[in-house]
Amino acid sequence: MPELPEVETVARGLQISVAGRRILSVTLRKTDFIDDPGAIERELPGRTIAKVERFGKFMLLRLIPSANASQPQPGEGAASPSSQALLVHLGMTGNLAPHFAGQPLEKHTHVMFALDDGRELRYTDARRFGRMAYLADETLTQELQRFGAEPLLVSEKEFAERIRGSKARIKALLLDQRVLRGVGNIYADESLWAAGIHPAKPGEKLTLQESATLRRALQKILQKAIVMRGSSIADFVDAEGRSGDYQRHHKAYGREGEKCRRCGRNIRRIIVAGRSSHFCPGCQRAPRKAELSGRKTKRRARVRTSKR
DNA sequence: CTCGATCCCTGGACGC
DNA sequence: TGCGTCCAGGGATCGA
Repeated sequence: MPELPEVETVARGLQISVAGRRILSVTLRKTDFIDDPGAIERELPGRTIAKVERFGKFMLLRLIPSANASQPQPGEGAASPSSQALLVHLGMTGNLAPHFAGQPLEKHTHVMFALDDGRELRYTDARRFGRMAYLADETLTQELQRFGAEPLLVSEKEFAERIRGSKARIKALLLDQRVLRGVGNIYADESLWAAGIHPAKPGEKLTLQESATLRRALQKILQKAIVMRGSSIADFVDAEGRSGDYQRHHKAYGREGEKCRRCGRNIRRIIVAGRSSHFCPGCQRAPRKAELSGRKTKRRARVRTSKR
């Protein structure tokens, strides 16, 4: 299940293996996960993959007109630099990887980009929970603006504001891509375990100290997972077909009934925000009822008049 | 604003 | 061997 570290791993692999390659043609098979299949068939052929980067759980294939195109790219000082990109979300089971053109198609191959070196960049996705979209300029900017802070770059202050400014439970906040982009179920559970915070605790009930601890834990875990090329649950493999190693370091996720590595109690699994949430009942104390219900205090200190 | 429920989709695990 | 059932989960959407 690709989350930030897995997507980062795939993006880095593709940056090495396909950046600089020109797309000659596009073949689409199933397209129900593509925003506008026609746009991809129309716009991709002839463009060069300038760069592959990660944006949250998306991969962003930055595209430029081919080197021999008639119109040169405007420089950075230009008034309206144009930008085009292919957004690829791997969903649960997606993968994007180069293959030799002659290789038989793997099952569930839905998109093939023929490259100028004879290879094919192929997208496979059994469950088709992924997403693909060609976006340019304003549309691209608007789409990217929907997402929250980059977990590896977010400052302690911004993290605290985003978390502590909400009544939603911390697990829901970590998973909410409008709050933070890139965190999924595995790394949410792992970071909450590391920080000793119960997944059902409301964001606004976190102390500044807890917020700081959680951010530090999240960043440390994500960085370590990237170094280990992600977690291979199910069938995640990177662009070279290698699996990741971080799943061996999971302390909470997928360990229901096993002993907590910190206090020895059994890891429990509950549903929070509609997702399986693994935690240690000893290290991650349940929020008190008053905190969960949120209904109390009749003193509303709303004095300021803010417009909307 | 926040919640849960529902849907999308397929493969794998499990029970019989 | 072959069913049927349940579960996994990111994200969109809808009603409460």
